[in-house]
Amino acid sequence: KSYQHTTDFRLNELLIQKSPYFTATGDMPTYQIRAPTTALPQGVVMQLAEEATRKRELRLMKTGKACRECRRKKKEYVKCLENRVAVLENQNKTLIEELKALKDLYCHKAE
DNA sequence: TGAAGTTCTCGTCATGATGT
DNA sequence: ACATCATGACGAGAACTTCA
Repeated sequence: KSYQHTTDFRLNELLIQKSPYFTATGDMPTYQIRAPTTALPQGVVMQLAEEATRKRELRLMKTGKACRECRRKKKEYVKCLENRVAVLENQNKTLIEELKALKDLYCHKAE
């Protein structure tokens, strides 16, 4: 199922963004109603647009929050992997040294 | 020192997965 | 069937680096 079949998409279709960026004064983006092509009464169109705007803002807020959380988890995961790499590198180093020592010991015994 | 290039951060969109 | 969530992809702007 594609995004274009969702309710959100259909509601968004009612809107066009006046400015893609937040206004200099406030934090809210501004929208306007797409030129009405249907025979719907103006009041209904307004209501639909308000509903669409509200839903859109809510969805964007939720997505933004989810995204921040997702990035935080990803960072944490990467940090864990990096720690693990460091631990394994240390272990590897220790084992190499141990092997070297055992080899030396073995050589001296053989003499 | 400032223009150009690079990296980082954030918001948004699109989509698959999962829940109801 | 539809809603919701998690996350990859993308673009824009900020912050940082490099170099003439």
